[in-house]
Amino acid sequence: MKKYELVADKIKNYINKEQLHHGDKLPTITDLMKKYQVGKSTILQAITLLTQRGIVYKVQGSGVFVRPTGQDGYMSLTDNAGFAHVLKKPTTEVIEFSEKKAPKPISEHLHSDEECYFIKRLRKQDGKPFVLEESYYRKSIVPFMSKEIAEGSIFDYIREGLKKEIRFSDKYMRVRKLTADEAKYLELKEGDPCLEVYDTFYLANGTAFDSSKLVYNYKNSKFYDQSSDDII
Amino acid sequence: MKKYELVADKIKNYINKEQLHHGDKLPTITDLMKKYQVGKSTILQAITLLTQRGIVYKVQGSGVFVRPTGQDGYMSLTDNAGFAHVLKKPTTEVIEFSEKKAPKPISEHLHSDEECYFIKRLRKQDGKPFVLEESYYRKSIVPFMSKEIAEGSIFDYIREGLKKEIRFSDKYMRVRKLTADEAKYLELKEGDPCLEVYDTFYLANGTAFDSSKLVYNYKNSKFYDQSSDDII
DNA sequence: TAGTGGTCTAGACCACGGG
DNA sequence: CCGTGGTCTAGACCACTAG
Repeated sequence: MKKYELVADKIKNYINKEQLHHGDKLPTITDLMKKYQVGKSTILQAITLLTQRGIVYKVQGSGVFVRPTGQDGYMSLTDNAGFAHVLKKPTTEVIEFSEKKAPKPISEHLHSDEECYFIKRLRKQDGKPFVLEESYYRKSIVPFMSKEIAEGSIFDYIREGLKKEIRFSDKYMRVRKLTADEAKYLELKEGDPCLEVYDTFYLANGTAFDSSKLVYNYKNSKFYDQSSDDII
Repeated sequence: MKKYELVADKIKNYINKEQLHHGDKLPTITDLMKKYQVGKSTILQAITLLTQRGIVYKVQGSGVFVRPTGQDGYMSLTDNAGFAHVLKKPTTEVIEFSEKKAPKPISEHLHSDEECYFIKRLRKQDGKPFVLEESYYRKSIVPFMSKEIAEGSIFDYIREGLKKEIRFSDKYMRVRKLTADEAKYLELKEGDPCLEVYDTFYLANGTAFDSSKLVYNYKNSKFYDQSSDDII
């Protein structure tokens, strides 16, 4: 673990321990340097991390302050971790597990038309379906996959099992009406609203390994994003 | 303008001029240092900016590469600039311009129940309505506002007219059905899908100055987000 | 005007990728 | 093994905030 990640964790713990809330001030950069015995840029990197995660904001000439905390039950749209860290363990029902080439819109997002694992899953929270997923994983990059893995967290498997680092993603979203087939899975009616997301994930070396179509149940899913214009 | 912003612009221009596309490699950090006559951390800051904007990605031990470019016609969900930079000039119809206190959900987002400018607007692109906005601006922070300003870009006015820097935002989103009244404005039918966004904006000093409810027309709006786990 | 964050540099050393 | 990006430091100076 990198030094600035450690320091970021420590600062986060400090915020929790001291019960700091919106607008409360952190110790100065100089104090933090002394406190954690690291250089200025290490502190700055740590604070940048916390800024990117929507936890603090910096005000030049004044200090570093705590941001309002996100509301419960909302999923992050931008985290590459997806909803994994926000929701209680979702359950997963694998509807189809097979191998095939990705069809047109997806293969373009993948920048490849090679053979893929195709996985169709319905994910539930407290027994309520919140998203229907159709995912394609490139076999040249994810060489092994099973129904059992698909019943858990595929991304955890890629990170911890395959030791690959997921680095960035492209998402294209729109709102539309559900088809009859989708509605059946999501326990809604044909024509009800949904959010459709085309989501492509890339490894640290820039190769796309997964592209998915996600259809969210409008009653069982809500989203948040905390953004910040900020650099070290 | 800061040095690293200038360098970021130059690198971006270089990418355009050399017509670099997905996967193409930029010069090495060392080369860029020589080329632009700046230190290493300035180059790193510039590249961090471009990374945050979804333009490039870094691969340790290998190089800096160009990311796939976003598709046309999609609005950024995370930019604090909103759709301003993505769409051709939207036209704006001011439906209501008044002064009042924000009602319950909004006043909590604003962290204040002071008197606000209330502005209800319908924004169109090519004559097609794509979003219905209800915005509250705190009068203590935005001391003057007019119907004429509301017909243009309010954020440009705050930035350039009032010289205030917009720094971060909180967004809470869900999909739902349109009410009859909303449908009338958006030229859709009651019960049609929509994206509802509660959006709160903060200045660089951390004070919330605007909180809005946005209702997007599902036929005339689509969104993208290019995220990246990255630090300098 | 003191204090705080922001920018920038030079340089040492580390960690990873790929031939 | 070499080249590349990544981390970290020490320190100089700038820019902004707030009393």
